[in-house]
Amino acid sequence: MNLKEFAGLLGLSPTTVSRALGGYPEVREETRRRVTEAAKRHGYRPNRRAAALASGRAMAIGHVIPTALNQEVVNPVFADFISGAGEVYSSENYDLTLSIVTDGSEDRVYRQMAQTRSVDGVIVHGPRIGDQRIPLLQELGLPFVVHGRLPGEHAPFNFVDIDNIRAFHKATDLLLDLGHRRIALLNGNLDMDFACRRRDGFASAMSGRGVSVDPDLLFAGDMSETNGHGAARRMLEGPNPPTAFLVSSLTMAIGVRRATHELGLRLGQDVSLVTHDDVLSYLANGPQDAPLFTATRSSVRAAGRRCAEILIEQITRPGLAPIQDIWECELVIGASTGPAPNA
Amino acid sequence: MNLKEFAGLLGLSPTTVSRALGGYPEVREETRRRVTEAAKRHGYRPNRRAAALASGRAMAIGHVIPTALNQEVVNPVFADFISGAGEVYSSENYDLTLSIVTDGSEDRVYRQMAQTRSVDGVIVHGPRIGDQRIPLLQELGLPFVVHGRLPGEHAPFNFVDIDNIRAFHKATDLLLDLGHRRIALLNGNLDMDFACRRRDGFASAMSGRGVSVDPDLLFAGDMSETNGHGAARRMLEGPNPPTAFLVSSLTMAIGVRRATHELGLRLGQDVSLVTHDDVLSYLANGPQDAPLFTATRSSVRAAGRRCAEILIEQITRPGLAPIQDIWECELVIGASTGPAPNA
DNA sequence: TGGACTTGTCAAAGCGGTTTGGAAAGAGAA
DNA sequence: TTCTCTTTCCAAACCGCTTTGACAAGTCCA
Repeated sequence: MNLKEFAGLLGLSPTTVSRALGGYPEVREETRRRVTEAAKRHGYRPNRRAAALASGRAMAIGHVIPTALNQEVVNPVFADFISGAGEVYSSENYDLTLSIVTDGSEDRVYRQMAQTRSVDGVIVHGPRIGDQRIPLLQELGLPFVVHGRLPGEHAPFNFVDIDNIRAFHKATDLLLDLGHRRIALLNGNLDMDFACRRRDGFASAMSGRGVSVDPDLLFAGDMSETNGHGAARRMLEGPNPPTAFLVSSLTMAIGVRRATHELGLRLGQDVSLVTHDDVLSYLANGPQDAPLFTATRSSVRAAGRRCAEILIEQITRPGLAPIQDIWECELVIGASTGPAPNA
Repeated sequence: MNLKEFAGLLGLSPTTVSRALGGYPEVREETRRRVTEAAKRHGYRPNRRAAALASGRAMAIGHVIPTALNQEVVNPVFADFISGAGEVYSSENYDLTLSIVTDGSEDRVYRQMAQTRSVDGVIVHGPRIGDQRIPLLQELGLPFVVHGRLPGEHAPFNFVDIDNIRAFHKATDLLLDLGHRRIALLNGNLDMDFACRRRDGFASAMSGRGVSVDPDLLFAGDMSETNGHGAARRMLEGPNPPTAFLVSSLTMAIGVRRATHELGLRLGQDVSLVTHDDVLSYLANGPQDAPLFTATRSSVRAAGRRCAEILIEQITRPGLAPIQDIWECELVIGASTGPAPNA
């Protein structure tokens, strides 16, 4: 059923029907009621593509997920983020188009999106230091929201991020307060902005107490279980092992736990661990009331929701000043931290 | 730049340009070359929506992800699956539109997709026993491929699935061969087809050796770390603990591992464990050469790729017989299995 | 040389909406 | 009564592409 047929059914012109459905003021209230009701009864819905073509609004948001060519790690955080965003989209009647793109060819995708106006805006995932995508999107004039941000505080674009510096500063303080001095940092790749900030938060907390950072206790790389395990194992078996770990993801923390178990060490007693927890739906940090790991916590699903809201806001009201949300992480105390062994 | 302008630039009619770009045979090879080259140089790309509208093909595939209303667990498998499918889509020039839908309101989404023809086909994720989506899609005449399948072998629809029965039969046999008799099964929710099949494979292997299944050693539920831990812990502390676990996901297996460690048991010695491994990119089963867990293995990313291929095949060649792929799982021996303690 | 076939190109009619620029009808004012 | 506004609706022009049917030019064969 198309508009013309449906309008014929009602004895109205397509124009009037379109306006009634679109909420325009030029139709009588009674007419509108008649139209919307008939639409429901006959199951009429305007064709998305036709509407998009005619109006210029795509009613769609693009998510571009970069994936490394070599060993494609899809950021697991992504599933939760997108499900948060998806809630907003469906309630606002936007579609979500997803592109999986191998690193580097993102340009092409963005350009195409902008050119064919196939989306009204995009979400930028996993921003990297010196990320080319952001200037590109600005140049293209395509509204966007970044999940995360870039170094240098005040670039004028929308983003939602957590206060990584503060979170890791607080986490480090916690460990320092417990008497730990040899603290290892297992971080994400340092070409990611969040990893740099976490490192900075860690470093400033350490130097704030006059404790030096041992470069041997720093790891930066893919935040996989295997890497967490490998790094922890190496450090713990080294000549001067850490008494505590500060870890950037729960997955990695699980690897650390494996390493400590293999070496007969007990978490929270022999070795302490604080991790960041994205509150992924399928990888809970233990039961609600008794967190497994002490953790800095912020829901990535909530971030997804917020990003979506901001983007739609920016799309519907062009010219709005950039919205920059920086969220505080909660610090939850779990079973993985305790006083330093020889404190 | 639109088609008319671009065609004007070349001194050709829009028709010819469209045909040249579309690969139709009615244009001279030289003309086609001239057109494609100019398109590249000027960065001309046909507007997707306009093309879709005119041709009736949406050039888009829909993925509908159900998410439970209560505590929305987004299947973590999904990220990898979709990245596999995404590869195919981008190489075949299809878009991927994603809908996150709360359980139950899927009908509406599918109907809308069919009605507005906003996608050419859909992928069905996480089929449940008696899933209403499949008859609905058949009724709507929308091409679809199911990742997984339904009970009752030969329903005529496309699917890609692993041979769950065989995989878990083999895994059980392995444990039985090692002398285990008290084997626990930690499974997914039994309203999922794959969980039933795995249970059947397990049960038939057990009864094939005359070993009875203890209902106290059966768990079925969300395949989370927490559930794996809880179930294992409960069973291991019970009066008649299992000597081996057969587990439906790596995440859950990690929970089991935690439980065994807490109780001072060593995996592969005091307790054995075989898990299914979806080869998720961010949750590797240890290093390549030394798997952590003994596992039945099948890449969900590969499944995503294959589903996408099949769907596109069905879309471009309507009337094709249903394609039903059933994949054999590999059984990889890791460090988590060993002879039964008192064997 | 002329008719039948190809081949390469084009004009124009959609696809299913939105939106602009009226027009008819009714209300109020002069 | 006539004129000017509103209000409510409509006809028609797009949006940018695909595709059908027609046509000119070229090829082949009789």
